[in-house]
Amino acid sequence: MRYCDQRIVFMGTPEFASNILKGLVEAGFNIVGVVSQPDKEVGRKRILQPSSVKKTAIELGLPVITPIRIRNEYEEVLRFEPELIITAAYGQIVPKALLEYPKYKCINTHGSLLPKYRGGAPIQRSIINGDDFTGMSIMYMNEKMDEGDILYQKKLPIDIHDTNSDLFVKMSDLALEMLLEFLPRFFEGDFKAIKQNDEEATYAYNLDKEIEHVSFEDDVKKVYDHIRGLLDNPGCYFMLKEKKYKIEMCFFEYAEDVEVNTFRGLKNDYLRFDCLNGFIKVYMIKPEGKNSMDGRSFYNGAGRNLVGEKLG
RNA sequence: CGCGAGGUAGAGCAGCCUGGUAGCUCGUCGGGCUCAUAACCCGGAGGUCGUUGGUUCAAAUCCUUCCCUCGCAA
Repeated sequence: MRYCDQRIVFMGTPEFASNILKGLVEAGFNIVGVVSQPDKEVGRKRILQPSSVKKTAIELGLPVITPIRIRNEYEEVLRFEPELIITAAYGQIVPKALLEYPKYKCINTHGSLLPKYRGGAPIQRSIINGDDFTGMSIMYMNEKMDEGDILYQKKLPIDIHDTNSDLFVKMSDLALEMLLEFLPRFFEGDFKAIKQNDEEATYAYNLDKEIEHVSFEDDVKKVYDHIRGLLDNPGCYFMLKEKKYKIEMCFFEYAEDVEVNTFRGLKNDYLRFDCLNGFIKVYMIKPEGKNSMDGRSFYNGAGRNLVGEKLG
């Protein structure tokens, strides 16, 4: 049975958001329209590709619009006559006119325990910083970045094996679960909006290109957190003899007899890269211009001539 | 026509510049050693060197056509 008739417009872009959209529809919420980012040219051949949310919306038979600049084209959204707008990683600043139009306003799902990690990359940053837990927040949106009042929060432990993409999946599922729990109460008015304490705020800025270049000179746990915080998207790489190598699967181990910043060869089924206080165990690697391969394959070919080389 | 790398046994690579019918590490199969082994030793199978055409007495190797993969950039 449909327990909520309120007209909802969903705004989002990546898979993180399409998972939520799908869940809301399956749960019987009345999604009357979807807003996503315009199709993007992807890959070497520059093929125009719709966003994950757009694809999902089409599959579900929902009307989708993809304004280039929502700031100027928000009237299209108003035509859906939303009573509530839900956003999840949409990717554009939502203009005030939209925030204020719906009866129930505009709520957002954010991948951190606000006011910590305001900004565009909270999930990656929490792993990179080595946090043991993070969480999900549902909040009112205002004109400032992630500063609206908090409506609902839940904690989520970060497993030592979690990569960026693992955590994205967990967070997306959590966000959906929380929305399903929260929305019925929300429509009944059974909730409290709590102001964020600005003094405790921290920021998770978007990732730049430079962060994808991993250095093995730091403490092994920090290096590991850095790597898994970027796996598998956007991914990370290191340089060895002028060539670029993408790390695709790895773990770490503490050790004392290390030669920092050096490739030590194949041990069992992993490639050993020494850092401070230990080494990174790389199980899958992708050399520039090649397909990805396991550590043993790499070692059988080009790798064995590189043992003892310094990393760049 | 955005820039660049590459397509050689099941896997990963060398050989190509300085043409002369193919090699390494691993896997696989058989045998041996061993209490035993992912270790070691011996032996075998497995490749029309991505595709088309050309140069040459001779091409994986030089030139050319097309296909495919990957990195960067967007």
